[in-house]
Amino acid sequence: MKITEKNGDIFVTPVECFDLDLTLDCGQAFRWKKNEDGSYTGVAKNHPLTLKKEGDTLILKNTDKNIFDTFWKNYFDLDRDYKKICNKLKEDKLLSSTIDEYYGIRILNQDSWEALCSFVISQQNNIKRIKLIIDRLCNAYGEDLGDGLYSFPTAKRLSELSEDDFNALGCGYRSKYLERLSKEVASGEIDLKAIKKLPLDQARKELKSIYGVGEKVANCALLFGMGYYSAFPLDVWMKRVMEYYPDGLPKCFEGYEGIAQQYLFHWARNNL
DNA sequence: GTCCAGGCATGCA
DNA sequence: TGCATGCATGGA
Repeated sequence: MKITEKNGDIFVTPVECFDLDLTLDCGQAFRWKKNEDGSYTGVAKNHPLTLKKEGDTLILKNTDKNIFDTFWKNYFDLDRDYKKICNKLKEDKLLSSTIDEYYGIRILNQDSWEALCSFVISQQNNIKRIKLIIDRLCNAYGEDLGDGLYSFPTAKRLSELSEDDFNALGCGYRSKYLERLSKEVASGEIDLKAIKKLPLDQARKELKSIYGVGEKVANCALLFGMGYYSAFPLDVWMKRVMEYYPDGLPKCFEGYEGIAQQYLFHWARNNL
């Protein structure tokens, strides 16, 4: 993987198995917006970015080499060999055809607080409306990064809100969950960094003890915000997919159940 | 108007 | 342990 800088843009090549549409708009992250030229603009942590792909070259605009090295490279999981993982997953028949059709889904290493908070909002909600609510939340309480971009608000900032404030954003019955979650993370009562160091089962147990966090939301936070690639979130779509696996998950998913899940989730939404 | 969405807490058996 | 029910709201 070669990294060069030209006119302030970062060029990374070759980048295999990375389809921007499939990865940035597949329901794991809610803050990437597609531009007219096919590029995407979004924010993670306090870093704005516009991202484009030409062939197997990834082009990052509005950032710098240092932020790429210390942040985006990990965020996009660029050091992981997805090609190899996909080849393994393709030992499963359904995934074989699915990966052929939708090749290029990666797991983004999102911030644990943002992921947990986002997936509390996601429950019993559709992706379009999840994006709408998170957009309002960031615009109202995030840090202004210029160009109409805002960071995801910190737990500390959201801990100042009341249930009514969350209601005003359209969070509905999840408002009470968000109020408590924000206050408990801000106070340190919930320590996401500590949870992230635990083995999967223990980390999941800790997350499920949080008010408003059940099995599904916990698994999403683990997979998308804490680097647990074996977490396997079961939402309404995935429960339909599970009819194809009456004997449980195949052996070839082992270690990367979460990546398999993302392909199956995408397949389900397009085919079931 | 009805139905549904990346579910959860609660009460009850 | 498992199952039924209520829950907010915008889009189809």
